Amino acid sequence: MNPVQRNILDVALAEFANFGLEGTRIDTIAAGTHTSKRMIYYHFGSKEGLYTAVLEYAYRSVREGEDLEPLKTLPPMQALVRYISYAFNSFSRHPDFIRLSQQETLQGGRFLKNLPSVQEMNRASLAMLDSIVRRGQADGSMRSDVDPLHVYINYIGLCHYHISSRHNYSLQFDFDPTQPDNQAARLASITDMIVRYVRA
Amino acid sequence: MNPVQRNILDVALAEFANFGLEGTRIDTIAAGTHTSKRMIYYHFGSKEGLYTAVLEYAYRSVREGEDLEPLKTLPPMQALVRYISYAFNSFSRHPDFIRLSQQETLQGGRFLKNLPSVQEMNRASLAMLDSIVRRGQADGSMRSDVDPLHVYINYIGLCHYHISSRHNYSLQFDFDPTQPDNQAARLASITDMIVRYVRA
Amino acid sequence: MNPVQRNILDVALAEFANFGLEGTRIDTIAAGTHTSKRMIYYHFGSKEGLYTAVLEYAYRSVREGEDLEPLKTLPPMQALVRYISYAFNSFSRHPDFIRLSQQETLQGGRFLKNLPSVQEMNRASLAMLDSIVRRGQADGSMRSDVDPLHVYINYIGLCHYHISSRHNYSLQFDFDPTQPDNQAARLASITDMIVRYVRA
Amino acid sequence: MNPVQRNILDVALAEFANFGLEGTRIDTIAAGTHTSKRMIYYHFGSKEGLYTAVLEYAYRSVREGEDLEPLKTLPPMQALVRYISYAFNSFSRHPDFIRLSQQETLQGGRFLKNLPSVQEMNRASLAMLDSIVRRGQADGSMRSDVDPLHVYINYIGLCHYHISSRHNYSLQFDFDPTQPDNQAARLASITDMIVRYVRA
DNA sequence: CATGAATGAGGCTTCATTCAT
DNA sequence: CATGAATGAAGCCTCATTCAT
Repeated sequence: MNPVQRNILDVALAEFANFGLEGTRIDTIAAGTHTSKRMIYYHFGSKEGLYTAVLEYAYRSVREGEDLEPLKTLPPMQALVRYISYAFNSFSRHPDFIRLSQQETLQGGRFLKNLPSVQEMNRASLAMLDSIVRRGQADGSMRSDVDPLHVYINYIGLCHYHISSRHNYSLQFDFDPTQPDNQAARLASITDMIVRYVRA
Repeated sequence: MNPVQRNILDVALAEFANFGLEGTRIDTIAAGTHTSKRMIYYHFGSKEGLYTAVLEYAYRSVREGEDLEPLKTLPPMQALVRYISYAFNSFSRHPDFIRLSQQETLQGGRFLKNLPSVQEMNRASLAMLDSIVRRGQADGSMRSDVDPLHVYINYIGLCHYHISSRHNYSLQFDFDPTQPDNQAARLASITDMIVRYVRA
Repeated sequence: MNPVQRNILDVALAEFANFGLEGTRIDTIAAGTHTSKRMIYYHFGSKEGLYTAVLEYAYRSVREGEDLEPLKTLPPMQALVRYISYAFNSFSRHPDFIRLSQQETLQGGRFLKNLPSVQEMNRASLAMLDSIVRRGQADGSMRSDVDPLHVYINYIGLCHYHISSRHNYSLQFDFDPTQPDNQAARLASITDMIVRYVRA
Repeated sequence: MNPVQRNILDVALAEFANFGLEGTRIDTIAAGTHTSKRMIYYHFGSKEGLYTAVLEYAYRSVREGEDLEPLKTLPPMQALVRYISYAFNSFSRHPDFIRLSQQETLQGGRFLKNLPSVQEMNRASLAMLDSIVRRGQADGSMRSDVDPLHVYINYIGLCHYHISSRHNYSLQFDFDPTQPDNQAARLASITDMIVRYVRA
């Protein structure tokens, strides 16, 4: 991926995250890049082509930089805690990516369907959690009657919700989830809850 | 609200939930109603006016029918469990409402800002949970070091995520959250987790 | 003409004068009257019917109350001066009527064509001026080489312009023609000019 | 200004002059140009944007081609006569421009307010007349008790009225102001009247 | 006579996309 | 690779007018 393409993707991501596929204007994106509308069509073919590229770019960026190796050897409960904070912090660093993928998901994943690489990443993520939980169940540190899939849904749902609901809590409850203190409190609460949920 | 308006709102809700504000076509909505496009403008003024009306209608519908009185007298932990199942089931009965409000929230709550009645409902919801938790803390059945706001965010985030992520899990994990068994398992998991989180 | 009709005409006049035939909304007129849209259609049939009625009403109102009898016997120059002030003051009292008729005239008099009564009034007005000038030419107080038609065009053009250009002078030249002092100065200037133009 | 834009402005001018802002149809304008409706929006943004552009274009066209230098050195009375014929003839060559600006003025100059360049042109025009009259007063050829502003209003009002009232006189008085003979007679009458008004 | 609801035709405007230079 | 101009399809919205009660 050359710098021109990356520049386009970065700008497009912000727009799509804010306004959705239909709400975003190609002209607005073009105006925000260092290049021209012509190049958007040259590199991505169409608005939907660009959107799809952005989607893949987004997923890749969120996962990238995660070093999951240690999770395989750490004691299970520590691995779980580490894993949650990875996701939580990664999401917090890339709110636009998360919001974009949530919009996509909300609308039924029309474009996600055509992105097997993304699906593969997500399945790998579940597989990792699955192995952690199974290790914990094997060594007796985690309940044997807990389903890794539900653990996965619970922890990742809370991490997602932390991003998607930010404006809502600022607006209605006078609680800004992006304030560092509040951010830390949320991670602590989520971690605490998951740990209590799985521990033996 | 007369039947014509309700008919329009019902159709519009499904469209807005599926395609968002920008992605929805007024013509498509009109085609789905028993009346005409012209009448949509007569009753709601504009696309945004209709969207706002749908938003309010959605919130009201989800909350309506909840009899919260018993929650005030039940033992706190039972009240909490009951409260969670209220929300979870209500959300499940109105997935379009939830998806719509999530889209709105994702985009910063631009229209929610102008709906004080909705904000009031949400604040009342938090207030109810708050009183339950405080009762539990008073009678010793719940931990004293748990913050009701975080309990609220956690439980409602999980209930929301259950709706918003459905297509995603069907697609990527071969797990359909709308299957009755899976639905029940999700409610059980969420309830279990919250209970373990708050109990003394 | 009953009070309901008069009420409608008064409201419609103000709207048509301000916004023209196309720029005026039937709903706006209806909202301004003591009656309903239904009655507008009952009494005037259509928007154009109402517009035509307003046009005739306007002309009649401007001319009405003028007692032209004395002009026939006063010395010609005095009659001329009196006549000018009649028109000037009548126009000033009914600026909406004037503006409306000017809009109509500007657009080619499409509706005026169908109002023979209005045309008759205007021709009578010219005839009166014509007789004054001829009397003046006969008694030697006015130049014999001046054409009454041109006198008519000049004086009435200036009176019209006094109404139609008001906003323009306020805006661009810091001169408000509606200020009583300025109003008097304008009448004096017009009268002075016409008198110097015709006198022998 | 490129040819396409000029073509649009020319067609739009005729339409706006005939039917006003509200009465004009963008489709009608488009049909009259060598380009498409879409291009009108590309170049002018909106109907009101086009109207504003036409207004400025109109004023500029009327004034352009006037060589006012000689007026500064000619004997004052000759300069005045020359000045009047400039305006009269320029207006006669551009009746649509005049009618358009009159419609605008009649409705309070809503768009004129945003065209400082036009206002500047008009103020310059008054300034020129002002200097002619003052020169005339200084050399004794013009009355000292005449106000240049009123001279300006009178002469320009008559020139305007000559354009705006044409249809009216053809219709009601069997006098066609656009016939060359009648046109000349009108200019002569106006000039004669102004000269008699100001001369010492 | 009054009111709110209904209608169809047509208006203004926008957008993704392509072309010419 | 860059820029401004061009296009057609389609979207949102408004208006005069009529109907039912």
